[in-house]
Amino acid sequence: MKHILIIDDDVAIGDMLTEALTLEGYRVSRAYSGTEALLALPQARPDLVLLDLMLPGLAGEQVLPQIRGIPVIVVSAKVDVQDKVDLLLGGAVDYVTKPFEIRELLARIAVRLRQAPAPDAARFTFGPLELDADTRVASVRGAEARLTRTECAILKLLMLNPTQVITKSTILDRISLDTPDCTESSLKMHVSNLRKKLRELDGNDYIEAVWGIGFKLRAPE
Amino acid sequence: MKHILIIDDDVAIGDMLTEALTLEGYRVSRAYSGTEALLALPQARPDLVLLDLMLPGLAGEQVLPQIRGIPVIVVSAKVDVQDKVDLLLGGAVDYVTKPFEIRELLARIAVRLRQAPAPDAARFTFGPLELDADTRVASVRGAEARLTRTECAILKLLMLNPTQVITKSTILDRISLDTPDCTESSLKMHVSNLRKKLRELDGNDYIEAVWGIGFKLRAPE
DNA sequence: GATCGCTTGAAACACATCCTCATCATCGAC
DNA sequence: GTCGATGATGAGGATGTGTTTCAAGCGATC
Repeated sequence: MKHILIIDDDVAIGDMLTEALTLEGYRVSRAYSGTEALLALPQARPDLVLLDLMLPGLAGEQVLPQIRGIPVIVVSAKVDVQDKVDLLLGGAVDYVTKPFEIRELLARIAVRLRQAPAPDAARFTFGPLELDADTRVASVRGAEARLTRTECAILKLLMLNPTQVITKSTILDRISLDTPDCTESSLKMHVSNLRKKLRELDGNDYIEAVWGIGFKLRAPE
Repeated sequence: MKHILIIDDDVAIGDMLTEALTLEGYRVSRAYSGTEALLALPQARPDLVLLDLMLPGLAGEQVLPQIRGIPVIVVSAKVDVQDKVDLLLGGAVDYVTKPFEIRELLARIAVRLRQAPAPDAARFTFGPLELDADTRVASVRGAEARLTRTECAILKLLMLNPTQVITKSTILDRISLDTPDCTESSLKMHVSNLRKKLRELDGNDYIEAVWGIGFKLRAPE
């Protein structure tokens, strides 16, 4: 289930958003000031943030640059073009002006959530499969598996490019920061172990081998 | 240099956009109708598409679902919320209403381009037939077939020169990097297997034998 | 220092791919 | 139409790749 954090001090708008988002099947958290938002972010780990600009404590413009790896949609009454441009170029993925049509906002949220996650994000999803790269826990519908550092790096790389085939040399290059001496034969081991752990979650084999090239994520039927 | 395709029949707006985008350092292509856009897309392979809705020939709503793997920003005078929602959920990454502020549009383009990872450049199309040389998957209207390395190399060579006849010796030369021991007799094998796989997609035989010379792609009726 | 977990390496096995050979079908020339 | 040559298809075997299991090295923790 996708998790959305609403950062807005306007209780009426926040309540309305919460109700609409919950109906859509999202999990919702709230923060009512900029400072509270910064405190809540590491705990909540949302998949997307709705950020108001005029906040008590710390303005939204100050909060935005501190959010890394999570897409932020700015929801504000400011209509000035320069504000929009600054915020979009400053890291926001979208900008919606109040008053807004809730259906349009929901559509824009859906667009952002279906797009590829940022490389420095800590949480990834691929169908029912979820990965927390910080705690190195992979899970499917509640069933969890602890991954080793290398396994987590491989799975993260695959989940960052869910449609592409990742060559073995690419994997070796990209995970060499963690374990420099990893060779192709040991890579087989890690993939094998990773597969085994994922298979124990729900019986599906999420990793597909592309013969002579590398590996690729595969969605279960 | 990033490449942007403008699909709009309004010459004034298109010219204005072209000028602004060129100043920003983008390379710009134009298409003035939906049908022209579909023809231009496989050739131009842009990084991003600006799509108007009211187009002669084929409406933008019909063009959008045929664009795969390239982010599309819809630029339209339609302000109805249902239109926006349909298009956003139908694959567009953003929706900007005319008249628009050029600076905001530029910012939104920059956001989409910074999010877009490397568009896989290894895709080829020939009529309804598509080939992804990275994943080695050939597909026709959703039906997919996995190809071997040599089969993929042969099909790629044919699709790179869709109008020409490719001699067998040419094929042997060009795929010798992948499979050095391929002889003329084994080439028959691969073409045969390739034909069989493609035939299972939609029943058509895309590969035509030119007697005494070589092979050539053939479009189904 | 012993234990545990992670990583690495080699070997066995299974399997996809590719080539060779044989057979049948098709085309062109006479 | 017949014949020779070329193209197409199928089966079998050799090669390489992928997967798994087992064992050993290494570092961290207790």
